[in-house]
Amino acid sequence: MVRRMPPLSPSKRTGRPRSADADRAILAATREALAELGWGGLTLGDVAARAGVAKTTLYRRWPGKNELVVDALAALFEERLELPDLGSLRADVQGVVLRFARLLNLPETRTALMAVFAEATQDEALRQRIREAIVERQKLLVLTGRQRAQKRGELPPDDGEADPRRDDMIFDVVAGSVVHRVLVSSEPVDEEWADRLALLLVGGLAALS
Amino acid sequence: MVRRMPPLSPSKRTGRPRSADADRAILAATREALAELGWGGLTLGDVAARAGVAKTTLYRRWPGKNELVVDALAALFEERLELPDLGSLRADVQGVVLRFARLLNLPETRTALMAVFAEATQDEALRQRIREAIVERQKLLVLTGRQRAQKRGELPPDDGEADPRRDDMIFDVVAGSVVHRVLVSSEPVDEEWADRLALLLVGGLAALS
Amino acid sequence: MVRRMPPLSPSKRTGRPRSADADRAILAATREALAELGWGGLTLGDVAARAGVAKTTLYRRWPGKNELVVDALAALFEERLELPDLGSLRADVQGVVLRFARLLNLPETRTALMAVFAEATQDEALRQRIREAIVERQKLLVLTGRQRAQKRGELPPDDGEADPRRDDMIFDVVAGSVVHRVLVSSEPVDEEWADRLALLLVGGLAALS
Amino acid sequence: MVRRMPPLSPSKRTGRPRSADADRAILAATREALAELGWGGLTLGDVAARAGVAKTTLYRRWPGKNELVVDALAALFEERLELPDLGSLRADVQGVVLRFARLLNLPETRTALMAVFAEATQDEALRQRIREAIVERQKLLVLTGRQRAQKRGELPPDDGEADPRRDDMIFDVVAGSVVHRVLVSSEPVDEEWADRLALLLVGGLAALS
DNA sequence: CCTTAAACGAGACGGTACGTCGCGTCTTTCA
DNA sequence: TGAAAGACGCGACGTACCGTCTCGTTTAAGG
Repeated sequence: MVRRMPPLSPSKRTGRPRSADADRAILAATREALAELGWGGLTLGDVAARAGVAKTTLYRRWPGKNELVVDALAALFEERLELPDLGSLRADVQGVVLRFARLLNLPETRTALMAVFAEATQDEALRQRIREAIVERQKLLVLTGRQRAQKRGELPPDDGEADPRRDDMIFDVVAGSVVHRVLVSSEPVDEEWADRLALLLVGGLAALS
Repeated sequence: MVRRMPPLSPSKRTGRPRSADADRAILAATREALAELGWGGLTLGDVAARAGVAKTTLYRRWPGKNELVVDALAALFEERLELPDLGSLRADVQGVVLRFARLLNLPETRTALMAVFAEATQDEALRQRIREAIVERQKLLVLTGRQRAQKRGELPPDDGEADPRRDDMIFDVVAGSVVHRVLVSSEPVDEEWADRLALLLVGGLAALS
Repeated sequence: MVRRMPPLSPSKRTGRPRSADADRAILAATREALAELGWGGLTLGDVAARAGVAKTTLYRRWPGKNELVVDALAALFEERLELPDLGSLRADVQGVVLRFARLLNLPETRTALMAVFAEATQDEALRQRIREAIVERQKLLVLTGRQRAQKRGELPPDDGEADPRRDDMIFDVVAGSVVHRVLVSSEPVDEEWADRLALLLVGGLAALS
Repeated sequence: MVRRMPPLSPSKRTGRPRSADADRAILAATREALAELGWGGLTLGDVAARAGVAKTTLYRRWPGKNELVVDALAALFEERLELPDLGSLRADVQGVVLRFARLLNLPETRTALMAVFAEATQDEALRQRIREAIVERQKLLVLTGRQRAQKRGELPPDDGEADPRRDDMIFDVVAGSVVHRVLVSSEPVDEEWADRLALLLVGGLAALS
């Protein structure tokens, strides 16, 4: 979860504390409104109303729509992305691709993820926030998967140190391909497609070494 | 170029004809404003002002911001994407990746492409327009590149008919990876990265057959 | 009537002209809302709604609540204040006092006049606007009444030129007394009170000469 | 001084007593803020901050802005209005007019007095409060001045009982004229103007009898 | 001296109105 | 009759104060 606006003085102990219920209600309302109205239709006033909260309360915690949505998405990525060991690199890749595609097919994700990426191209702070809340979490999966494959002997062990360039590229390829398939081409990501992508990657990785 | 709004009566010939200058000025102004202000800051009123044109004139030709921007981008994709024969599949892939990345790094593209994709997730007509104006053009490159490689003998010839699933996947992987690298990870796409992606793909393609 | 915000370029002839209906509807709605809710309860959003007009239309014509209300009051002063010749100075004074008191007892005037005076103490432009729209109109009555009394021989003719100091003082005394009686003391201004004030003034004027 | 909100249980003796310093600090801060920002710009939050006091403390003592300001003004009227015997009715009137005008020219009074009058037209309780805190104090001056003049023989003695109608009218005329001169006409009240007003009144009073 | 209960500072809270901005439509005049 | 100019209805924006509400802390009086 990304850090939101702190009470102005970082850790003062005085005054009425912020309501944790409000936080939860706002994020839930955000996801609900996203699913219902899409990014373009989402209104901070509406979110506040759904959450049973005043607009000011919302603005006290998040500087704007972008940051709020990033945090709302972050919660989803937090609970939905994991990488069970499926026995082989190919199966692991297929698994994560399917999981990620399923996440992208939620109505709140479909409409919002591209939108915050788009906003982020003009806003470094937002980019940073996305990186922390979403991207790094996904990258971790690549790292885990690669190490697991090395332990299994499917990939050669690192001599000395791991090559971050390789992990980064794999990450861009996996995430980018799935996002593009789902949100641009709007074609389904089924088991077969996921498996063929896994095959392509495993084959390509061999060529890379 | 995507079809814009036709003059209401398709074949009436009377009255003052629409100015073609206005069209060009509007699209140029759109690109300029995109580069300067980004998608979020782009205003149709501002575009009209830059183009020296009344807002009405603009709305007579395009239904809204989304469609206008798609057309403005389409022109860029039209003139910037081509695939010279570089002698090998790997070089061809590297070439198209570099070209595409360069296109994505234009300020008007950076900010606008993701945004229209995002809008399109909620708007089938827009999705169709994007497909015609942008996506199909890119897909053609994959087709061309694959056929060239088959002619060279780098890939096995199709028995009977081509497999569109394979072309589609390659397209999603190439386009998705580059977009993600440039716009999400915001890391540079240099010759080395492009070559390594090409290597991965060529290696993977072998495994796929 | 006070001049409102002019279309930015003073006398351009182009574009859709401002609706005169809107002007009338807005001023009427303002008076209605004032009477119903009082100055403090009056909301520009509410006025716009009553007038069947968008808030922006209202702000295009008046810079704010103060100026709008001054104009709305000005219309009342325009139509309600006149000075019929009642035959003697004393009767004329009594007449104008009664008329003025009746005007101040309208619910829209009661609540609004003091409020704009109060606002004006901090805002020279507003003060100027009030002077033009309201005060000068009242001062004119003093001038007329004095000249009439001189013609009748009730007051000595001016030797050479009129003394503006005398007119100004009479004006402050009449207007101030009535306003104070009605709005501060909140006692009624009936024929008897008005006559006694007239008597006081006529007697005092003799002493002043 | 008007009574403010009492501690809820009227005669309980337990608990921490209210700080008298806070009272003084709040009223002083109110006057300061009034002088600086005017009625419209005065904010209870700002007053509390200037007084070094929490908003709650302020609301515990006064129900709102109106009442607070009335009390703040009342203190001024208490200390500033007195009527030294200047030897004649005319001089006494001139004296009180000058004193009153000087009071109205204080920045805190200029802006606030009209404003609370305006608020009071819609709020009987506030009107009552103003009467007690401000108006009655001024009326007393009229009473004193009249009695003094009667003692001197400048005015005929009351046969039996005093006529309150006469005192009330004089009060409305004096207070109203000065307020109007200073706050509406925004012309100076100098010795000459004050003397001419006194002359007018003394002359008029003779006519009234 | 120690309890106890109210006052206190701080600041979050639900509201309401603000004045602005951009949208997409409309009504003018001009060429 | 198309185009410029700009007013219009609409709806969201982000801000400012309002008056209320929790908190934890302080402070006098009374047991």
